[in-house]
Amino acid sequence: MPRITAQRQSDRRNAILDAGRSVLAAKGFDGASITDIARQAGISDGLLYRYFADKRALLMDVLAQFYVRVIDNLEAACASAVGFRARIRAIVATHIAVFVSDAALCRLFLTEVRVATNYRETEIYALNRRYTSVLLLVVTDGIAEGVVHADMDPRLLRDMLFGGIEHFAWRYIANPGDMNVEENAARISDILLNGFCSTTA
Amino acid sequence: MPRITAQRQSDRRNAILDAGRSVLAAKGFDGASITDIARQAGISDGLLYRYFADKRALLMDVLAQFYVRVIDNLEAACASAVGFRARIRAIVATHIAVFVSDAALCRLFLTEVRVATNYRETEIYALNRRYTSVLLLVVTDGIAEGVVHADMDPRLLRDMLFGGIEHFAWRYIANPGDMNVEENAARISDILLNGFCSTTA
DNA sequence: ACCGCAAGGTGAACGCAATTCACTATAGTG
DNA sequence: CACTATAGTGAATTGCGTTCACCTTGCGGT
Repeated sequence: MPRITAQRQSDRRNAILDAGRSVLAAKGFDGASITDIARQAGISDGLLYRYFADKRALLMDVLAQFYVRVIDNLEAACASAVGFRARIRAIVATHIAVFVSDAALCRLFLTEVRVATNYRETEIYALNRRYTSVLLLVVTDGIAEGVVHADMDPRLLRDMLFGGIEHFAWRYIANPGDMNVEENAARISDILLNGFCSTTA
Repeated sequence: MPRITAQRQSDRRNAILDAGRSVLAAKGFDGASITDIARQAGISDGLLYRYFADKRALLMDVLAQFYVRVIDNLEAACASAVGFRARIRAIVATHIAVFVSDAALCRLFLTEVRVATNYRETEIYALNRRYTSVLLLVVTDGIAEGVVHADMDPRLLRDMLFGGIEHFAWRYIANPGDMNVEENAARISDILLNGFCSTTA
């Protein structure tokens, strides 16, 4: 039987996770020192390493928690939309909204995790797959309904949608200001669904 | 009058630039040490700092040189294509080809420079503007010709095109293999120009 | 109640890599 | 042939993540 309750370990772990999230979000991965985070969590530097293998593992867990949250969001948003086009638009709007509501965490993911050489072996990659699979399912249904060309590669669609939004949203992250999520979602969905030509000549 | 010829300084600078390019491309920014690069260039660690302010400045100059090259490429490719759709397709194909021919340098740009907080104050950002302005010009012409909707925001188009390709190409960078540039350029151009719906319902 | 000890907790010491700097070597110039 | 400005050196410095030898705490057995 454990001498110290699992509850206490869990509380401390959450305290470090909270401190990590706020300090890393505020200062970035390189800007935030272990001492900063440990201070914020009210513990010594050394103890942090009893709960997380290293600084990067802490970042990963912070972002995994975040990712689980946005996956739920996206699934809910997609489920409550009816019809192919409405679902695409819901996915686009919900995805843009994440950049607006959690710019700092998005920045951390894009600058520190997704570009890592070992990204594909991380838990975050698996979560990203779950996130984007929401879109893939919608597209597969769209093909079955005949709304989408049968020879369209869903992965290419995924790249164009998430890649395009990411570039667009990065402008907002680089210098935050006003952002009309619905209007931009409508514009972006329209480009994806109909293309940007006015003629098909 | 200078005691030591400007030629010699320039030669040495180029030697460091070459060493920097090959070592940084091979090992990445964090993986490559100053000692590695200095060794490769045949100089001491200290001397490197007489030619470049710091490791990051060297990286920036390596990438600036690279960017100038790809700008020339893109302008040439675009100039030799006739008609709006052909130009878009030429831009898409040329852009994809850069990821294939210079994957390591693209990776360095995306992982180390574009995500930096001060990116917008860098020389590379200015070069990126020049690069993407090739597309903006084509789109502006497209609007004038009536091929593109008049109320289309060219910047949104730019984000969808370069952002989408970047996501797509990252799969290739993450694990290189065969890549049919022309075929993929055709698919991607088609999505951008016509959208991915088979009906406009 | 009290001991023993496993796990929690600490912070100074370590390692590594970028950067600096006090110093030496070199090559045009008068 | 000296003189000196600049090229060039590499050991010392610095900063930060990580480790580790050492306390401290509190539960379980006696």
